[in-house]
Amino acid sequence: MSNNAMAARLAFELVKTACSNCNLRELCLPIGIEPAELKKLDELVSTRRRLRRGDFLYRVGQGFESIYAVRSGFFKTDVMIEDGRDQVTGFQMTGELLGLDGISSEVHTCNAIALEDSEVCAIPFSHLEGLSRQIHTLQHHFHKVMSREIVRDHGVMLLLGTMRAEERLAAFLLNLSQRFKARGYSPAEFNLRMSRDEIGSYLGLKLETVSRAFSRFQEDGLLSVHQKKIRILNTDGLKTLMTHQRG
Amino acid sequence: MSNNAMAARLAFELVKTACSNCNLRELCLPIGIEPAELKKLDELVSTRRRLRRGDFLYRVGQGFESIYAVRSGFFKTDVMIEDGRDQVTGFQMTGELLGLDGISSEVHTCNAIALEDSEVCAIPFSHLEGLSRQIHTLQHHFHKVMSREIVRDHGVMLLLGTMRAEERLAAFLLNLSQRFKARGYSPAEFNLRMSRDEIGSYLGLKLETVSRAFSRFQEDGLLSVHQKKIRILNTDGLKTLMTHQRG
DNA sequence: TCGGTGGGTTGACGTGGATCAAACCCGGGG
DNA sequence: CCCCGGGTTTGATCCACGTCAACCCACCGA
Repeated sequence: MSNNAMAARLAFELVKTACSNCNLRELCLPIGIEPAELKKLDELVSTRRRLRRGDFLYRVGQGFESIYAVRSGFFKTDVMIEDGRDQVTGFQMTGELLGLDGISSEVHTCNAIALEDSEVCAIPFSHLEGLSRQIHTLQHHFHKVMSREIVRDHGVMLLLGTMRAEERLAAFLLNLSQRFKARGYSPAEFNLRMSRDEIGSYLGLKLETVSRAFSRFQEDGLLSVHQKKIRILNTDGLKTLMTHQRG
Repeated sequence: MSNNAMAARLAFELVKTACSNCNLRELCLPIGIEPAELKKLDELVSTRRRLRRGDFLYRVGQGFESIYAVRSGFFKTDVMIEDGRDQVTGFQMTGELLGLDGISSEVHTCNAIALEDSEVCAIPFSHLEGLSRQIHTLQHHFHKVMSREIVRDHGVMLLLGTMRAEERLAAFLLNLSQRFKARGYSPAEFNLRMSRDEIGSYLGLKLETVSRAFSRFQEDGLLSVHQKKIRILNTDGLKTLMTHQRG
């Protein structure tokens, strides 16, 4: 490699860490921000952090000072109560935010765990608050992100409270599919990063039930399933199954 | 009533509408705000609104422009999907905020319905954003409130995903009890404002199951139940039932 | 090559809560 | 006073999912 090429490469590496050059702009916080403002934002995202599969990004009880934007990889969050019961509360992929739960009490109330090797941007929360006092659009966008999390949770509550097993799994797969699509990946074919057990925990089902539902979908020609590799063969079938099932 | 008394009464009625004189200060937004700032806040809460039992505070699809603080009364929020299934996502009492779901898409994503005659303060959201750019503590407090809502929802997800019927009801009653206590009411004796059906919807159970659980608790000496009047006889019993039930 | 290991599938069976149905309770109106 | 209606209770039955257990398969390290 020539000196020039090395220098260029180095410059790229440096620049690449900045929000202004991040290809997640549309998904993450800086949406709709003016170039001048974007520059300020770059200072906000001070730290990057790499995680290996299985690493904790943060744990229950750990002091809260940053939220995190997933730059690459895949996470799950879970909560637990004393007696050992726990529940996966969400799966986060590229461009999604982690850690909003910690704001309320200055302490994280759930665990965030990398399901594959991942990278996140740490956003010191006090900085974010400071900057969002200056930049209206940032402030408003952040509020929208928090609100969207609430709406998402309501959706999960609806799922857990009213849907039967196959409807839950269908809803889950359609949601994943859509999120992959929004990121430029195939909505029809993807790898699950999580185990049957983790899916079950998220959906309020036992892993055997999840497994059976997968088998059923495959029998019915809705999916092809090979371990974690999923291919959706009949999206509409999944949709009707999700909604029209019961009266 | 003398003229003086009437004038005093009138003045009181006027003054009473302001945040600075609201006895919900501790529960609602203005916590920890300086007197000077509290004055600005008073301008924020422009409108009061009275609702009769059964009235909608807002509906799904309605444009969002304000959040609401419950001044008195009792509300429920619910979401629904096309096929008619719906779910109660929460019950809100004095000092709690309603409408945070609407921020994300500028449109309300759930219905808010008064379960008894109620009164709310409407807080225009753009004003709130404006003011929270000036008052750090307000900004931070608002973020905490949103975050707390997320944490609460995670708790409900845990309940819906992992608990059995009686555990759910115990958790629900203990939560209500605590919230009444925080408002200076008896934690041991209170009236349910909602029907068995609404409790069931919130807890992901059928009303018959809720009713049976109430009967069971009464047989076991944990509660006395007379229609909507609940008296908790054994708080610890409820707590152990909630957690220790299963391995 | 082999055994070990951990996740996944499948089957047989049990059960908690849904469903269906009847009776009850209480408040309100004629 | 009775009747009516909505919310609630209670009982009988059903079924979706959990539980328990065996087995399979992919992967891995020896």
